[in-house]
Amino acid sequence: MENRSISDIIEAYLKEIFGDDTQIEIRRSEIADHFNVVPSQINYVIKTRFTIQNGYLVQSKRGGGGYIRIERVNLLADVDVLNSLVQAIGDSIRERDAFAIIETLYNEKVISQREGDLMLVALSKQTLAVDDTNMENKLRARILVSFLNRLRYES
Amino acid sequence: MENRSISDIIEAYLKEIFGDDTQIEIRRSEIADHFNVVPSQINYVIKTRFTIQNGYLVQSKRGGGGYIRIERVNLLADVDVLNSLVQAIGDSIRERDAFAIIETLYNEKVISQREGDLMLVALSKQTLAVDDTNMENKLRARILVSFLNRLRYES
DNA sequence: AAAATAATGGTCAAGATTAGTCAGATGATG
DNA sequence: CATCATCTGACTAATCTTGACCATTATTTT
Repeated sequence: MENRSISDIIEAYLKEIFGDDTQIEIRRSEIADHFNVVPSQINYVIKTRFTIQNGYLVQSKRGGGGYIRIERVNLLADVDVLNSLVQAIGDSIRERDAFAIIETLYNEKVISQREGDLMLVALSKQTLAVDDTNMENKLRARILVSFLNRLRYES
Repeated sequence: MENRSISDIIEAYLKEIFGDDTQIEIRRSEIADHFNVVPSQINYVIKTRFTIQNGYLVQSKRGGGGYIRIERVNLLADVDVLNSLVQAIGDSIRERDAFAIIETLYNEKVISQREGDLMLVALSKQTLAVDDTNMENKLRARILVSFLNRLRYES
């Protein structure tokens, strides 16, 4: 309890707002005013304490009527498989290897066939083909990793 | 999902007018008067919230007896609608417009929430962001069209 | 008819209102 | 005293609101 920074206090305050709800909506400037800090500090708190690793999703809108919405999500249990897959993918992957991973996910019943089909078309050479194969493989890796990360939780 | 801006409120109002009908007809100045805003704000609401990406077609007529007609359509059910959607996508699309399409597909029960979530991450700025925004938008268009075609030939 | 007038909706750009980013300053800790 | 976390503020980006000016269609007048 000692040495609580203002960020810690803001974090606790936001978590208190949740109550039994699964999501809250705040106005950045209001929170900043409330604690007498600059608005960007709220971004800092969110970025360091309301991450997906911590089980939170964040959405926001700028302009008139803007807001920041923080949602608490349920993390799935079997993250070990996903971790090793992400590891294996690295930052570049060929079509055939990506397809193999999708098939594995399907066999492991992590995804349905339809989900797998949709993922396949996004990862296919036909969809991603750019002039540069290296670029294509990197892109494929990013999309695939995004898929896997999305499978980590349910909202 | 509170209605924070007057545009949000007008959007909700218009959607309420629909009821079970598939189309509504409004008089721009009437709506503007009703909410005490300038008439062009109605255009703004329509342009940002009743697009083909959102599953709406809009027609209007100027002059005496003029009107604005908003029609709710199913994106995949009708070949013409799908064509205008693909045309609207073209070879480049921004994240927000792509997201609107996915949400519409979900609302129409063409895809499940999980399928939609997976498609969203593949189309997200975070996943596709390269140094070049132009390239990013083109890539997004290709992936999205691949998704649509996949869904189309399935049904 | 043709022309003028009235009654609509459309476009666009400027200004207002939010939130986001990033680099540097400051503080805390081993 | 080195390093990492925190804090700040200038600059950027997205979204909404408004109003001046434009375009189209219907109606009335000549």
